[in-house]
Amino acid sequence: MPATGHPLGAGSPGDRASATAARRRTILAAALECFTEHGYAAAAIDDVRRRSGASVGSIYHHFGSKQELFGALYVEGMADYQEGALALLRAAPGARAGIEALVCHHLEWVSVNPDLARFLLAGRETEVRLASEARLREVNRAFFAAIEAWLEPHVAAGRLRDLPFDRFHALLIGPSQELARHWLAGRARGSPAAAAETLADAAWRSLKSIPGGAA
Amino acid sequence: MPATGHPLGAGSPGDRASATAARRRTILAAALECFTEHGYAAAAIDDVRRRSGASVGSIYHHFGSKQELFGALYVEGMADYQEGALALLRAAPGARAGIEALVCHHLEWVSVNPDLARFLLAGRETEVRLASEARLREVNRAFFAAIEAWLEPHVAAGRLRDLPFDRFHALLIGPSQELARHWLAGRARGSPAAAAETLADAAWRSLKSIPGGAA
Amino acid sequence: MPATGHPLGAGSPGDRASATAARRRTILAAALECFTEHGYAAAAIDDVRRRSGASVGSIYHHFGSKQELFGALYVEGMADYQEGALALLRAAPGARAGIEALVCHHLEWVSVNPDLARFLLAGRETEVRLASEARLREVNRAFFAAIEAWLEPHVAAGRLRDLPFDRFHALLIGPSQELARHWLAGRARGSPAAAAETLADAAWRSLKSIPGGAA
Amino acid sequence: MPATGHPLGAGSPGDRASATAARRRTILAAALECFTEHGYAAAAIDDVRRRSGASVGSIYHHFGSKQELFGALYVEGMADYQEGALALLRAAPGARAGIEALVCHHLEWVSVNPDLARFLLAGRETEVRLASEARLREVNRAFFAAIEAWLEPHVAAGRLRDLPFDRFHALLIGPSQELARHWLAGRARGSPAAAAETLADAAWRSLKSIPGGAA
DNA sequence: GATGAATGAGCATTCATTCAT
DNA sequence: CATGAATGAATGCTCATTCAT
Repeated sequence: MPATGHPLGAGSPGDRASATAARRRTILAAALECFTEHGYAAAAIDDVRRRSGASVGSIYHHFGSKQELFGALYVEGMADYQEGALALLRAAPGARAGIEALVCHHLEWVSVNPDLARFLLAGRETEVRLASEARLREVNRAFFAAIEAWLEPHVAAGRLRDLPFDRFHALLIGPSQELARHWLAGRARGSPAAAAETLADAAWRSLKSIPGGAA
Repeated sequence: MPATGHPLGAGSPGDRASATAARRRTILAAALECFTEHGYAAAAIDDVRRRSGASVGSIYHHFGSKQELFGALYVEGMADYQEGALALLRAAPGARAGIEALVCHHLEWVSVNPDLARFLLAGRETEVRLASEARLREVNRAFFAAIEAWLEPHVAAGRLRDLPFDRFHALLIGPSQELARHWLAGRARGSPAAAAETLADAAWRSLKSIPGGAA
Repeated sequence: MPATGHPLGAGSPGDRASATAARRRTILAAALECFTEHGYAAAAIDDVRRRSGASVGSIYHHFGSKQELFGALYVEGMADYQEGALALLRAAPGARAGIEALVCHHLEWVSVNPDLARFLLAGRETEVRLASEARLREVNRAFFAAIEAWLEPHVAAGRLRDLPFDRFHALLIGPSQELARHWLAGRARGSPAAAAETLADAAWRSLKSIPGGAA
Repeated sequence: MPATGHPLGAGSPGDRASATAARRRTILAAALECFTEHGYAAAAIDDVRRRSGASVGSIYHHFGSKQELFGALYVEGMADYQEGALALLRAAPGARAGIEALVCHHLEWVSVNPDLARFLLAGRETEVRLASEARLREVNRAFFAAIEAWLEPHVAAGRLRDLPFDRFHALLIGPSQELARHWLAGRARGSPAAAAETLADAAWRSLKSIPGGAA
């Protein structure tokens, strides 16, 4: 969680440096709007320019290319989400609390950062997997490794089901994701966070070890 | 389910008519590839031309615009999915069979039509919601109305939980959707259909009325 | 003056033949609208098709090309105008009556055939001078020869000024043309025919031999 | 009358600014050729590019669209014509001198700026009346208001006929316009300016108050 | 004669990116 | 570091024309 209080990039307090960082943040914020509203391919650098107040040249000075701009946004957004999730997970006293924390964090984070969520959920368009791919993979790898490390003892102790990770993940986050998607698309009323209890409870019941039986 | 056996458009056996219909289908198939591989905005009509063997003029003769081409694909794909789901639902003997059928159909359909699924799941990019929006809304409205009509007696009889529809839907299809998404993105081995039993069972346990308690 | 009563093309009364002629006329009428509304280059054959009810193939069967369609319209329209002018001129008893008849006919014809007038006055766009150019030149040559033949005795007798033809023509028809142009563009109220007396009188005073003097 | 000596746009002598202005002028000049030779619809931006030496991007950077390019040319050309006319009118000592000045200026201007004249006289094709329409209307309104303001005292004093403005205008400029049109189309020898005396005199005789009589 | 699907060259316009100032 | 003019490849789309039926 960055000290600045918003999920995109931090600003050191120095004079020159922070001016630069502020410019960078302004551009990122504008880019987020553009990518979210139009998607990667249809978003125009010139639109980012208009909304950010920076010149094209300045945007290219700070980010080098449209792809890198997109990548920066993606990686930084993802990192913010994951940091929050892991922080809660570490603080959770047991298996159930951990599972529920992950669900609640998902719904909470989406509710608080709808723009960023829309952006990340859009699933980066197929082509964009280039510039940031390496950093992203690293960030994701670390995140899922941390999750699995947390899971393992609970599975070993028979507190959680021993499922292939993709199915475990689908049961854990799928419902929240689906609800979030609909809400972000404007097709559901109320904050997704309102469904936290229902979905957290369901996730727990789906993932906790089944008393008598097999997976 | 069209008699031709493939989900996009049908062809009557007549001379002129079927030639025209065949050309239309060829274009749709090429367009599906292009949209799936690059997304709406980055897909080039000229690429559709190359892959379909039709001329630009012919593409425009049949579809009028890139948007309508996209829309036709979207609506026809969605209709195929929904028809299959409702057919299974109608054949299901009870609440549990119905719930499980919907989950299994989802995974099955995605496994069988990965291209179309990738296309539909991409979530039509923000801008494209124009040409086909009316038809799409109609098709969706009818589908969800049918689903809700099926649900109602089971809820009334206390066999299924009485949840707001968005949460019900999230618990029903969210995990399958999430699994499908990962599989379609190449991040999971095996067919999603293999997870059918696990996810169908979990859906039933999430949605069946809770013995002692409130929603 | 065609026997059918409208300025574009005639129709023989036979069965098969008149059906063909009718089709031809329908197309010409539609083409007139299109060319008038959008100009030659921007007019689309497909628009002519829509308005005429004929198929593209049929249009090409009857006219061969867009240029020839334009040319037919142009030549036939011009011929109608000129026939009317010459008929009045032949019937005019003297120099003054002839001059005034030409002016009045101009204004009258424009008032009665605004579409055709708009079309002819637009000045065929630079490129179109190909297909019909030969026929048009012939038609024009004959017309101006007839006018000059009528003028000559009056000039010789000192009833009309001896001016280079372009200036004579400018003084004769220029004001009417200018008025017509404004009216056709919607920038003047009332029928141009209402100005006939004023402009005819002015033309006569501009062209009649000057009592004391030189040109 | 711009200080640069040519009717399209001026250039300040500054470094950056004049380079930009020069580029703008080059494009306008090339566009004038293209529009004049082929008409609006048939003129190709790519042809403007070839002739101007600027890139497509640059053309669009400066003018935004083909229509605005056309509009800029139209308005600036018209403004140059009108400024010249008003300057002469203001300098004219009386009614007759004013009328004759307007006629002479028309013929003179056309002789000196044949390309621009051909362009303006072509009558902007029907569709193009959009982008520049507002500015154009303003420019025209001011011009005709100035003309009418000049006329009024002469009419009131009985030196000029009291005619509806459209007829007045037709008699004043119609013959010159018609002559110019023929000359610009290559159908008349000699400069139109050579006819100035004849047409100016005729205009005066058409417009001066008639001794004994009514309008 | 009529029809309309097919063709493909041509066009206006957009947009990421570069670079001189 | 900032600016914005310039570049030119790429794109969606139009339209005259042909031709098999």
